[in-house]
Amino acid sequence: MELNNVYCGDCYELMRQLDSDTIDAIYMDPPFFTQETQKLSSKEGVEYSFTDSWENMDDYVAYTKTRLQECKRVLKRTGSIFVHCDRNASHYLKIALDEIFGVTNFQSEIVWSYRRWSNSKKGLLNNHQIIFFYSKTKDFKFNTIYTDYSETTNVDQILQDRVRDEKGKSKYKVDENGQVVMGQAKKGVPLSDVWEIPYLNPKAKERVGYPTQKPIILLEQIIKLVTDEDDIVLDPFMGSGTTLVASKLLNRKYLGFDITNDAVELTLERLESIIKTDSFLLKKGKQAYQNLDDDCMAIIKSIDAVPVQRNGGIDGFLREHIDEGTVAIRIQREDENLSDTVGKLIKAARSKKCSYMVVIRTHYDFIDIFDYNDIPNNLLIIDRYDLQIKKIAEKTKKRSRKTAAV
Amino acid sequence: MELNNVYCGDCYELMRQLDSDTIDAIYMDPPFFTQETQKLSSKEGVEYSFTDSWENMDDYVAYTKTRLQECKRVLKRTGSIFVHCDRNASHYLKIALDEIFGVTNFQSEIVWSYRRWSNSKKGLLNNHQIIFFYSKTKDFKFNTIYTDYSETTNVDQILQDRVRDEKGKSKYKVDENGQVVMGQAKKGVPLSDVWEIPYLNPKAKERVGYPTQKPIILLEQIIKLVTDEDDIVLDPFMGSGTTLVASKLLNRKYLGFDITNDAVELTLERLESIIKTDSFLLKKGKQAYQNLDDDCMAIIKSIDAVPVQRNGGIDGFLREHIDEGTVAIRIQREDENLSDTVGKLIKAARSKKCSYMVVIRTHYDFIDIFDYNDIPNNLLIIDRYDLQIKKIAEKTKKRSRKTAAV
DNA sequence: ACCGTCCCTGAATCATTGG
DNA sequence: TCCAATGATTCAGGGACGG
Repeated sequence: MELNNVYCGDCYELMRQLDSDTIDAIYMDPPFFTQETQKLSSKEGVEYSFTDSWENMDDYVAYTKTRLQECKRVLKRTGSIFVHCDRNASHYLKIALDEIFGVTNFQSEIVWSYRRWSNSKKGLLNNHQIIFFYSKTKDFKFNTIYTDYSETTNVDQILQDRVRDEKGKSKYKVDENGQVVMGQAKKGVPLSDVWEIPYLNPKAKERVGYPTQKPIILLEQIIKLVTDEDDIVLDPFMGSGTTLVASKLLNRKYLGFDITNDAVELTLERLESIIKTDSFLLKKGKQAYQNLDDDCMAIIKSIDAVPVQRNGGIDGFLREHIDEGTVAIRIQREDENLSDTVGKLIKAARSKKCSYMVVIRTHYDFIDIFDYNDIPNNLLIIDRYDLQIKKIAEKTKKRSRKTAAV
Repeated sequence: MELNNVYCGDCYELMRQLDSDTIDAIYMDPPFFTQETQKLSSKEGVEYSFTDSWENMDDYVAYTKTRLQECKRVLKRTGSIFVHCDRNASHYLKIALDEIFGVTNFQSEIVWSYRRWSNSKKGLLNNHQIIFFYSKTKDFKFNTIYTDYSETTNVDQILQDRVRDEKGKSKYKVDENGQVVMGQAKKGVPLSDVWEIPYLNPKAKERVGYPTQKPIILLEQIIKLVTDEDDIVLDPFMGSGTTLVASKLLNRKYLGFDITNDAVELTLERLESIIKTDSFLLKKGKQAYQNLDDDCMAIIKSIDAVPVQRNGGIDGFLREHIDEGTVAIRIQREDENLSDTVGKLIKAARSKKCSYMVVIRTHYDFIDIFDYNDIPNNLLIIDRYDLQIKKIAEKTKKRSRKTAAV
């Protein structure tokens, strides 16, 4: 079996063909326990029925359990599994999971919460789903993701060191002069087990029409948590293939199974179309793209510019024109030296008839071969804030020396 | 047994003394399944141990199940039960609940989510608890609680009436003149099954020293959902008596049981003098604490800084220290001139012992009285990108003139 | 391996200060 | 005296450490 590919068949049979201890992460979204025959119709009107009408819960649990056992076998010692549960069967599945992976390897019950259309149901709106997170061993791979501090947290709490006095009371630490002591740099609050992620990604052309399709960011978060680049992600119940798409976007290796041919074809199409959408993806690998995309977006938004998604040279336009002329923006990519960035922007801006161009420099090239005399009048190069900030240390030292000399 | 009273004893024995079909709502927070003896000490140093050390899960489930059966018996036909679950036993309890109350009477899996102190745990922070909501029959009493619309919902969606056209498409209703018809005032979005309620804070006056004490508002919400005034609420595992306090506050009748005498005494005391902390956070919302608007936040994020909400001078600090020193950031506000901004930052940074300061200037003052000689060595002023960009027009003109002159 | 103890943490409150 | 700003404290979960 090949990595970065998709296979049609019962995931039990397919997993049996895999070697033990080879997979880094598994996301599993087993078919729901409905005592009806599931009929789905694809866009083209093809109708097919699942073989997922179980006689009773025991059959369903047995079916899933067999496959979970294979999941455990193929997982690496440092691997993890995420099981997305149907609310009618989650408790039975959790018991199976406890048996197979062990209670001590139960890591989290993740709550995926979202807002959705309300209905007239008597009772509470059903706005969450549960994902169980188990590791194979206690030495599982885990990358902490940090989030913002709460609004109620003040600077002192974040910055200051604390100690306990002889009575065990916690106090801010002070030095011999009675001055408070500042602690280490803080990164933020570790991610909690409640994830608020919109059900439908609003801007997403992401939707392909599969009923249980998950948002890509949900899968991205899972994959980021327990894998690094080039690690292998398996989805034994692939469906529309969101797991694989996310894996690919994050530059992980992937493997997907599904019993229906429609799912396999759909996934292949989706995976293919990502490649088509952005050649940069394919060339550079996803991690670079992903981070830069977020960073670029943050910068673009911070200057009130309109982001442009599908242009190799221009990242956005200023909302306001200058002297009635359009201002095109490009942010220097990780793998670009300044000449590349400037060249791309000039080329794109020329064909789009932009009056002004702005490059945001994100790093200094190791060898700076850029000829500053080449800059046209209507092009401005700005250092990203952090580049400017890094100079502050030097500036301070220089000034101090000067002062000392005087 | 008297209403609005509290009894000491095993709730199984006590419930058996109650008539069938008499209780409107039950909140049950059974002792957790920990295979240790639970020792608790109240504020006054009274120490007592629970009898909740079960040999195994089966014993625990059997114990709880017996009591759940009695709960069902005493509930009215229109009654409901809320079971607050230990995360290690919730799946076993849910199976018991399904058996006793029936799958069709399972209403909701309520997620109580909150933020709390973090720890150094490898894995996700544990920031939610599960409460199962079952009704005795399908004719359960239910009062819909309405919440605010999501920020993304527009006014039209809320106010305008909608109809379906001949093709079944949903449209805004129009009158004979083609004017849109405004509908009834909508009440809001029905409450979802994910409840964000602050965890009972360590400093809250509401605290009585009971380790598992729940916030009163959590219980109030439950009670409001399924009872009206003068209905009867029962809590068979009363603990510190929060359920009864909430019932009393909402003019419901109540009945509480606990096996320990301490709990009974504590509850009686609490009922005498009810202290309810008005959560400022809940009442005023997060906005009340927020200094940073979206624009500032975007800038802070774009430089990989940690945002700080509760400080008048500092908006954030760099995640990475420079020369082991903290770098404080402030973004100039619309209504501030540069002197104000710099002054506020310097003052705050001094008291917080920050090594470096960065001001992001967002506009030029109409009258610039700022003395640039006042800038300390460790302070850097950076123009926001758009300010730098605006200079491009001038620059271009100047250069053009120069070129022309040559 | 198994205790007990200590340490670190950040949310949300209470407490204090300053105008 | 009041209110806003912000300083300071407590709690419990889990890791680390020591015996």
